[in-house]
Amino acid sequence: MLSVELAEGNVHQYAKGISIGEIIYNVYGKKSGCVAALVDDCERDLSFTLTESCKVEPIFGDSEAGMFILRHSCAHLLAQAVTELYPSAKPTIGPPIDHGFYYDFEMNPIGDEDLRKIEKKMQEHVRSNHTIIREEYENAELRDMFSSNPYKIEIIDEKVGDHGSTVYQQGDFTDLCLGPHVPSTSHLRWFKLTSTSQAYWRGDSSLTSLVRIYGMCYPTKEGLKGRIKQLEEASKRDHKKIGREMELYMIDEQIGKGLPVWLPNGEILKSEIEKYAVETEEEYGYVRVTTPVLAKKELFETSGHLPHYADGMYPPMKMDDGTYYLKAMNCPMHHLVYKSKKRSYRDLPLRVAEYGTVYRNELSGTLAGLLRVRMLSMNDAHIYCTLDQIAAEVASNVQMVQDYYSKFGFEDYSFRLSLWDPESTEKYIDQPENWKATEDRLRSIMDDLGVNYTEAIGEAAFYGPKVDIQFTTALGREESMSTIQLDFAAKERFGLTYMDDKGVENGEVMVIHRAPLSTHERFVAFLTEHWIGNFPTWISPIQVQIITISERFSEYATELGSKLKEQRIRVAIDDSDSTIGRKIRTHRKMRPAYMVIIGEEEVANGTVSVRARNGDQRNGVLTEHFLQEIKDEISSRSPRLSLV
RNA sequence: GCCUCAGUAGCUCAGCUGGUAGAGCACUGGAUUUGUAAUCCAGCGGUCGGGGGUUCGAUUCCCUCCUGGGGCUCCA
Repeated sequence: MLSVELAEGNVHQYAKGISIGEIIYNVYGKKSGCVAALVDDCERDLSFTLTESCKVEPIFGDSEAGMFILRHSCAHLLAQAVTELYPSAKPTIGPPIDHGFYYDFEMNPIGDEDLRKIEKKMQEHVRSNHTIIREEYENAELRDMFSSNPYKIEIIDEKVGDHGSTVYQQGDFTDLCLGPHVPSTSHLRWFKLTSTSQAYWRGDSSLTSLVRIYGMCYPTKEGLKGRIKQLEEASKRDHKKIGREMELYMIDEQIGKGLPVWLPNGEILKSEIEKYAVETEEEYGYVRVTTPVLAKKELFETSGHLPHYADGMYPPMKMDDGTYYLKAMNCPMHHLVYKSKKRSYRDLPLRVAEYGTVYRNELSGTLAGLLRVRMLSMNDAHIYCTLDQIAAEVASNVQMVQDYYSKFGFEDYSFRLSLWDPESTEKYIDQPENWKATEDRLRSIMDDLGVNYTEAIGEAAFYGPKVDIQFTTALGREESMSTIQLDFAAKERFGLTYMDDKGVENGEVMVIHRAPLSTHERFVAFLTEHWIGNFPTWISPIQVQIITISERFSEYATELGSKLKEQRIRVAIDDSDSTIGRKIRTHRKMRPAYMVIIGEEEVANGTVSVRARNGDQRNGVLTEHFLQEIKDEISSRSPRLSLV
């Protein structure tokens, strides 16, 4: 006999050789939704048999760990269907991911119809309820078993030692896998294949191109339906859709991919954001410059862009006095601003800001609305400081980012420390000791600030580590927004120095690149998705939409409009002869902060009726009172509608 | 750049297996003068993304290019 302690702390006695499944079914019932268990904190299949006393804790399908197992098993189910329908397909890897799973196959590209066919086959296997069996094999046996699949052999070479490993079998399908898995395929009922894409073996574009199939999987019908609903809701936030509706920007193929045109409404957003940034940076002690959008090749060779970032730049233009490139970053020119005169320690930190555009040759397939573009409007700046000043400068930039975000109502973001990848030195300036020192410095600054962050290898800029602030878009893609980057290379490359307080020329100038508002394009995209177009009043393209009940009240409406305009409030008037219901319906699309309704009563009493975007309404507001309140709301840059 | 799906009026979409196109909204004109998510009538509007091919005939089938969505890679 052996004693098994269940999670609640009660100990049961069982005969040796009993499986976890038997115990769990006994205690929790067959329909508990249990998919696996922790045996002494180690994940095991339910078929695992016990030989000694231990602690057993069930893993239910609706727990995080359980869903991971479920999704992993669903990936196997997918591979089972694919290999059956396409016998030449070679499965490679198929991990669980958030909301679902994917599996990469070497096979001929497939389309939507295939996806439905595969889905159907998977459903069949769910109904057949194959038992999922775990088996242990020696290394040599595994090689034999997977001899026709070079990918699996590669995995065996790499991960499976002499002790061998396990395979999981369901029906005719067998996959090399450590598990654990759900006990049988009937647990995998609530899945849906979502898309296919190309992926590379080991993520390396020089290796075989594979077909990746994505799916989602949930323990219950409600879970799956909920997720589908959630995705539908999210797509309503899509800035591309709202951007078209609100006439924020356009992209015209005659201009080019990734080159958005800011339409008047979008330009208002952009310039309000810029105005705010100018004020903020004045407070923080920045000076502003403007530099050209292109410069000679030699400058970008000095900066290191051409050796390390050439792929990201537009191709060169040959002129009679040399070869020019469009700038992908402002830094080289700002370094020249720094060097334009002899600098003293009294000048530092020197904070050079620029509002302008840079041009990057992003891969055409990555371009997406305003989220990824080739012309980037930036609220860029470079800070030149001594080593002692770095911590304070990073801190004030983290603070600035947090202040901006709270002003714009962003709450859901995370900090990421982006480090270099010592394995791919060609992407970076190859000075390992400088990388280590600068990364350690940045890490300890972040630790001192008490900001939570994750670390990411291979996400650094070519000249140094950075702090990126990460967001997830409405459609679930993670993107970097703001960035604070340390640059240990510029001082040498450009010979940046200052005269220190001993009268000695000092070359220890650290450059901090920072863009707290991301690019205007990306920022506005996030802002649009976050607010679903219902922007805070101070940036709203239309702050007040005046609507008349009939044309008889046009005069009063025009007067009110003039009063608002005098206060620099953005106002539009609709005194057409349409009905009030229709006007409200029509103007909702443009999402004005407030609609003001003017009719008999208002004219008689010198009042307005104020209707907010959410439908809340306040009637009989004295015009003067309305003016004062909306002025206050705008000047305080409040993220909330205060008038209703 | 690669894989995949798509491309019909300014927008949202319909158009069965080939016989050169429709609706709603928007826009213009008229009627109506309206109290909170669509008043009525009429009109304007499309080389069916571009080019090539198959065919008596192509929006429809094939090829190719362009553009867009999703993904890979890359990145603010």
